[in-house]
Amino acid sequence: MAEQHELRDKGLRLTPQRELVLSAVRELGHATPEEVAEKVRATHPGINLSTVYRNLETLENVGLVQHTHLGHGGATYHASEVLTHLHLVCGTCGSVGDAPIDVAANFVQNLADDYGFKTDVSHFAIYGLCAACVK
Amino acid sequence: MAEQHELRDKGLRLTPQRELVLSAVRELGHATPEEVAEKVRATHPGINLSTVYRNLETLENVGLVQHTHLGHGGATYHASEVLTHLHLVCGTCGSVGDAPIDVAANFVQNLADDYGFKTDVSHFAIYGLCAACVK
DNA sequence: CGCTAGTTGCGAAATATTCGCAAGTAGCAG
DNA sequence: CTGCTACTTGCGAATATTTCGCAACTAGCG
Repeated sequence: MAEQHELRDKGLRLTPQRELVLSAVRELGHATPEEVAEKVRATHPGINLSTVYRNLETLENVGLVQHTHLGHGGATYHASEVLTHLHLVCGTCGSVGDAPIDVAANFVQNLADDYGFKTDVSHFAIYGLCAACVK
Repeated sequence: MAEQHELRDKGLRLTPQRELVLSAVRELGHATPEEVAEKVRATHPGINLSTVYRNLETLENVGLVQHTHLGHGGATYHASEVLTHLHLVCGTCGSVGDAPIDVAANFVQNLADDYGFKTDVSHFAIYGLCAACVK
């Protein structure tokens, strides 16, 4: 079966908590540690916040999830697979929009050409005013 | 003299603490609230951290300073005048480089054209790997 | 079946930031 | 120059967020 555990592959132990954290991140698309914990608790009530934090960190180390900074303070986690878009955060209404990563291709290229800087565009959100608030 | 207090102009009271916070931000270029407090304390020891936070917030409201997200959690404040560059944060070595804002002009334009999103490029740092770490 | 090391739970500790409240003072009017 | 009022400050406590220590637990392996 192709179902060789990806967690095992990464050299991690396959614990129910760990799987739950990973699938919670995947289902939520993007979520704060607290939201992940909440989601996980829906099916496995006894889980501890510390465990969520530790697993998020662990999963990040092996590259299965990544975090982005959307707003003030709170980091937001994504499954790596879905990291194909930018986050457009509106400073006025607080909404978070998406944009395909290629609108930034040009920008990333500039940075690479002129500064040798290899940009990870999606790590930080793009801040500004959404179309609705511009009006 | 042209020295009409800019703080007064904005409808704020001119308190020594407030002036100190503002000039600390200007001198430091970019700094966390804690660094600002430290700087301010050099000349005015009795100042309170809460006061720094409150003044930073107040100054931001009237547009004299702005904050940017450079790393995990801590906001970093700038005087508005110097906000003419992007921050290139290296995820590996932690260095913060600058780039003129126009390397992003194209990108900003794309976002405006396609999404009506008015981007404030400098609010969030650009994350990636600096030239040195790419190697 | 039994071992060993990686994990979990839990509460405490470390940080970062915000708030309430009483005392202090800048700016304005008289 | 004097007094008044509202905006500010200091300070400590309250929150929020994330990290740690430690003992108990268990996944994976022989």
